[in-house]
Amino acid sequence: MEGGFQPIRKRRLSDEVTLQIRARVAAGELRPGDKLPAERDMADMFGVSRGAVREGLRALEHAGLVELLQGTKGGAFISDGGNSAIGEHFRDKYYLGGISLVELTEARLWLEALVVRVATERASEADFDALEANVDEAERLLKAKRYVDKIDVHIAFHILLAEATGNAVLMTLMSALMEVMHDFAHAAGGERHDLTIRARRKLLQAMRRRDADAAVDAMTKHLIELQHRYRDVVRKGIPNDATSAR
Amino acid sequence: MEGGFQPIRKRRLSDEVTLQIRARVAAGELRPGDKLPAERDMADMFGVSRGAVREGLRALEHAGLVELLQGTKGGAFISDGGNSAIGEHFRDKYYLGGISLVELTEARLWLEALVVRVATERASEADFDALEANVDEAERLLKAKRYVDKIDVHIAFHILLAEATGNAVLMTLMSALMEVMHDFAHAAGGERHDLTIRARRKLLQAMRRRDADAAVDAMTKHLIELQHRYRDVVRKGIPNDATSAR
DNA sequence: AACCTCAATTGGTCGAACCATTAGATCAAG
DNA sequence: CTTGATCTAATGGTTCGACCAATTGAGGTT
Repeated sequence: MEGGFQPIRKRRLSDEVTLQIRARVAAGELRPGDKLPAERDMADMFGVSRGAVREGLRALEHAGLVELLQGTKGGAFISDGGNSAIGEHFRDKYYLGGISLVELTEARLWLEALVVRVATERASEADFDALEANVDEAERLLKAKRYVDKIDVHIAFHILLAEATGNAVLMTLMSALMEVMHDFAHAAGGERHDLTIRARRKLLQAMRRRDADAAVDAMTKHLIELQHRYRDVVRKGIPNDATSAR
Repeated sequence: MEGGFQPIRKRRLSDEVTLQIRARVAAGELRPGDKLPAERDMADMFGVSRGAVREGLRALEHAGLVELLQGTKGGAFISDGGNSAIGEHFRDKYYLGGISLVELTEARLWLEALVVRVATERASEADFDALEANVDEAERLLKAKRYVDKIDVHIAFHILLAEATGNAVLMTLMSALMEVMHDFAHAAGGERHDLTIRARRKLLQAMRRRDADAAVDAMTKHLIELQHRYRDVVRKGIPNDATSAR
């Protein structure tokens, strides 16, 4: 039943370290850019070994909360928390079999439609300029036959779109999904046609007209095409980029 | 310009460890439940110190990829990757000031609407039963004046809803957002009225009719009310639960 | 059968030493 | 005066070896 016991949680020392630092951050005492004491000093202050402090710091580093720099004037600095941690998580889950490709693409489609809808409502001139510039860049790379480089520019487009919504949560989510898609896109290889570019010009036109339905439609159609490509890629072998990329 | 140099990435030994293990997972050689060799053995195999291996394992543990158990028959086991890592990330970002409460609630509203829409389409009888049971449980707790316990049941409702979509990505995202909301909900305290419960009965009715618009409407209205509560709470002081909960 | 005890295994912690990297100071050469 | 080499101190990165703590299971005791 409900009113039960709590599972006993024993904390490791390093977890205690992360908790205390997180608490300082949550309390507003530590702000991005601030520097933490040296590992050796913190070990003294906490009354634990340096190794324990290190493990705690490394955990925070992986979480994107601190950045560890070497050398004099180095140390642990509070960062603004990057987005890569979440992407990594999804990637792991995919490879673990916890989520399937269809779920991933399905969710992406929904999320992307949402982003387009909101962005169409809110995008500023500056946002449009950035998006336009991105497509131009992609076109330039296509003409230069730099197909692989083009992939990353195309991915950046989606991030820019999310930024145009002005909502940091959406940006984070989109960044995470794009990180996973990055694997598939590179496995599929750079496209040698301009379908994507044309689809985006059309999308931008609709957005400029503030025609959300048309914009969502353009994006959706294009994504569905892409998904067929990815599906074929996966059939031929699950991409395994874990060793190289980062 | 584009054709630039790559920033030199130097890897720490522990990162090398995580990479190799992740690669094994990505290649399908390691499946959830599998056990990794003992730290001491891995240290020998990798040719590094045990400390380096430990740091790598701890990183994977925090990412939810492995679970570390003590004692004989203990060791590092591949897990299915929990959802808490992402939630933690959002929480950090919030406290770091990277995302605001309005962005959070706004994104939640969008996501929740999406979930309701999809769930209305796809929910099975079993899903409805689970949702119904959840609301019953909440009502029981309300009558027993166990307001704090009720909070968690209410939160679980949203997770159940996401599960009804059958999409693991949505479940993960919702779990993450709920983890953040958990802080606010507990800071606001358990409600002593049955508005939430009534709203949910109404929502479930609409879903059973497969009336997505009505369902979304019910959910949205209720959430907006809640948001006003949270906003007031935050005005009185940012909740800082980092020290206690986990 | 129930319980205790002990040993083996494995993660958790410690401490001291040393290596590697970096920023800045100092100095030398041009 | 600029450029570059060299040294120095600070700090993270790594190693080793030891010991502690938790868990399991075997074996013995009651």
